[in-house]
Amino acid sequence: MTEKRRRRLPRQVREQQIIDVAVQVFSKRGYHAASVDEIAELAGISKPMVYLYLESKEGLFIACLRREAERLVAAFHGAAAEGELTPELRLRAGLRAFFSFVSEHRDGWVVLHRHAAELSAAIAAESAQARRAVMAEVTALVRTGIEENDGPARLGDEDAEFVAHAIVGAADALTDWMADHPAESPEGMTRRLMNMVWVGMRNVLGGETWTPPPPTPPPDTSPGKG
Amino acid sequence: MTEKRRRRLPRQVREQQIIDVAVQVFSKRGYHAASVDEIAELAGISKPMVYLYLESKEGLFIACLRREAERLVAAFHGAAAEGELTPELRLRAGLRAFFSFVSEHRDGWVVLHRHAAELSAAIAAESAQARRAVMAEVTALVRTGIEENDGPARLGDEDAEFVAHAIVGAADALTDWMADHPAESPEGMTRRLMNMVWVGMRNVLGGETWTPPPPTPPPDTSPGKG
Amino acid sequence: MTEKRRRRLPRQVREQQIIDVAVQVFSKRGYHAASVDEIAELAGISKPMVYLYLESKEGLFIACLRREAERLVAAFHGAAAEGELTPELRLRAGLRAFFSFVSEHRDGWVVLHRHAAELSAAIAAESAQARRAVMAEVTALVRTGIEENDGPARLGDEDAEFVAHAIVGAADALTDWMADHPAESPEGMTRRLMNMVWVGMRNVLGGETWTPPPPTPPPDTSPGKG
Amino acid sequence: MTEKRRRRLPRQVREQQIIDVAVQVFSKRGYHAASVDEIAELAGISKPMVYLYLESKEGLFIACLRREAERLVAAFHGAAAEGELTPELRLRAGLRAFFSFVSEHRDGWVVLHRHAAELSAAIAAESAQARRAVMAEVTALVRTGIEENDGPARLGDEDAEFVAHAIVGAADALTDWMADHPAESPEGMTRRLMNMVWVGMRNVLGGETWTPPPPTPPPDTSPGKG
DNA sequence: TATGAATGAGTATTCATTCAT
DNA sequence: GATGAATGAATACTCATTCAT
Repeated sequence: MTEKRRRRLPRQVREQQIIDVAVQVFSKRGYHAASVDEIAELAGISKPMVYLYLESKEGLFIACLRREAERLVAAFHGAAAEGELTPELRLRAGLRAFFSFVSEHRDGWVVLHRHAAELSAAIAAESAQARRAVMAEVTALVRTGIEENDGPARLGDEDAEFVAHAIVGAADALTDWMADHPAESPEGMTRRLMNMVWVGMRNVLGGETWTPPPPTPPPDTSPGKG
Repeated sequence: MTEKRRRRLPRQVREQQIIDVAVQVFSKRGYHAASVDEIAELAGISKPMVYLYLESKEGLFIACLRREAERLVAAFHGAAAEGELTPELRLRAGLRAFFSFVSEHRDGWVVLHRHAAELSAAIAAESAQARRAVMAEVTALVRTGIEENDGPARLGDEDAEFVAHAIVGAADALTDWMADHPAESPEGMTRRLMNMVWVGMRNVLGGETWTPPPPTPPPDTSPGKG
Repeated sequence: MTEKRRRRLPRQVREQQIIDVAVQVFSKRGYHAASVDEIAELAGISKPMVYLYLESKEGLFIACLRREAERLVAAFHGAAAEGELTPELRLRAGLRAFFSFVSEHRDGWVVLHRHAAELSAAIAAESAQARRAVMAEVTALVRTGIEENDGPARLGDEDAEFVAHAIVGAADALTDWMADHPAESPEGMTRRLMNMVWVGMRNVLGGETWTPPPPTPPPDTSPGKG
Repeated sequence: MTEKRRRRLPRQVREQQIIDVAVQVFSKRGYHAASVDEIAELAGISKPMVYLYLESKEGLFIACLRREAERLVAAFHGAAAEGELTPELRLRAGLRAFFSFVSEHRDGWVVLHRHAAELSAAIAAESAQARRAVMAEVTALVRTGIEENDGPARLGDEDAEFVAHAIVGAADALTDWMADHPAESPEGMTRRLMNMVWVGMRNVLGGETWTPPPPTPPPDTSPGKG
């Protein structure tokens, strides 16, 4: 469908085309090494169009961040809306959505945000906000998971956020592992990570000086974790 | 200690001075936004000296990565060498070392490597290698932890690496959380993270289609997951 | 009067609207810093219309120069046509017209022409011609003034032009002074300037080596101070 | 002396070379049309040197304004320092200095400042300050001229400034006339302008509603203008 | 050992101008 | 009559890197 090149297209369409290309280029090269020239050329248009629609290189990057964040959050909501009942299944669905998204849009989320740190205040702010939005989703899943099992507020907000950070960070890093193990499916990733964190999640107790029980409860009796 | 400035110093000393400054500047600004000019000025020498000693900007960055990685690995070894007995305590000591190191050298590890992704092949390689070194330390701790508890080889190398990635990723991300909670000590961070992952670590079973037990085994009966 | 915006208007009206806006924008920003975009937007039309009617940015600027020059010359003529009798009164009326015009259209004359210097040959030519037109008016007033008082041709064309340049230059510069003294009226400006130049005007003798008389004839005693 | 090109020169020298060229280019092309590329090339160096020494195009232009203003003010002082006795001779010397300077550095003063109007705030400020410095010189000359003849303070500060603006404006504009009459010497210009303004200068009376005496007082009687 | 002087190569950004509708 | 879409060409500015001393 790449007709004679450079058809006149309505603004919205062109804007999306540009952002599509920009996400790829920014991800491959990094913010600074990416040149607007290259983005424009790959998008099949001239540089002034990029500036007309996206204002600046920074604006373009922010648009990328924003759109990918929206997509990821949408994926989360889609997963949650599937009517899962138990908290565990909801968290599982969320993680599965994350790994699925990432395995298809690795550029869009992990890479983009790894770069965002070193950039302008505006970009850092946008990235932080996007991460907070995702983190909030995870925190919510985590909190309901904990509460439903242990009664309300056994773990405070701080604890839930700690867990959410840990899970999101683990998932982020596991995208690297996943890249080295192409056979692994998002479902497999999800299962493994769930296995690893679900049992221990609610052991995270903030201020209290809590020493863990004998690390592996003798598998037969298991009087609970106290 | 502010000598007359620019004393003639032996090469090694100068080199360390330069790297010290470079780590700070790279961390604050990012690789591209950092200018050799600034680094040279802060180091109190002229640009040609930087090039004489470190060859290029890339070489300088690699030197930074290498030195910080060495320091972190040393911290790990130092912790492990303290003669801990049980695997849990060894992993705990390692994590504590990590969080201690990071809380004092945040620039040196997390930030540097977050930037490394977008850079040249040489840098990416160095960064990957450094991460692998650290990951290997953690993997070793994880594997002994698992083995000692569950018998040898219950979890394969792949599983141990999965766990290591998850833990390192979680720890990385938790440095952000720690930055928002200045009151939290490395010990606190370690305890929380250990609580969270230690119990579940060995639930990570790669290929097997394993479905977790009822998420929270009714604390009294719990016939184990078998 | 805010019609539905962008009514279809006959060419002449649109053209005047555009020029009105352009004079303001060119004056505020200068030729280069003014953008056709801004002018079009302020005029409430699209850029292609500007090009359809005025050909180019240069053409637009020239149109501005031309119209403002016509207005100023018209003001001169209007003043002269009021049937003043003596040459002094005619010059006075001309200057008053100038200052009045300027105090209301400062943008239109002084500013536009100060910018014209740095621009294209075509613009410089148009500006020079406009200035010559005004200069001719003043020269004429000056010459009749001189002749009537001192007999014909005591001062040649050259001298009259000299005086005209001096007067127009003084008047131009005095617009700055006027801007700093908002209380001053065009009439006041005119009176002051006339007082200053009228007496000396005909002392301007070109080639002759003429030494002024004792500058101020000792009014009577004047022990002076030096 | 244009040796093998691009000798290593100390900063100060290079800086002056750059400014020399910049004055010419800015004057010929105007601020916006002048390109830093052209200036660098004509100065026989590369662009980065321009930026290293002068910071920015704006900074370069300001440096030009400043240096030319200093030169002109110096010319004024030189003229005044020649030990002229009477106020008239001092004003005459000042104007002669001005016309001499301009006939040799036309670019430096008149043209530069005509452009300055449309430029950035910083430039406008620098230009205004330079003009004020020159204006202050002229105002001082004017005031002593007036005072000496008519007793102290017959004309207030405002009046003296009015006269100074008029004279400087006239002189500015007369540079155009002078450009059209190459035979005219600075001395001739000075004589003509002095003849024209010296007699009338002190007729400038601000607030009073003063109607001029019979325009040309019969040169013999005229016991002063009352 | 140490540096001031110098630059080649590259990048973001802007603008006057035109085409297709 | 009127415009949204599109661009070629130019320009200010930066930076890693190297000489000459």
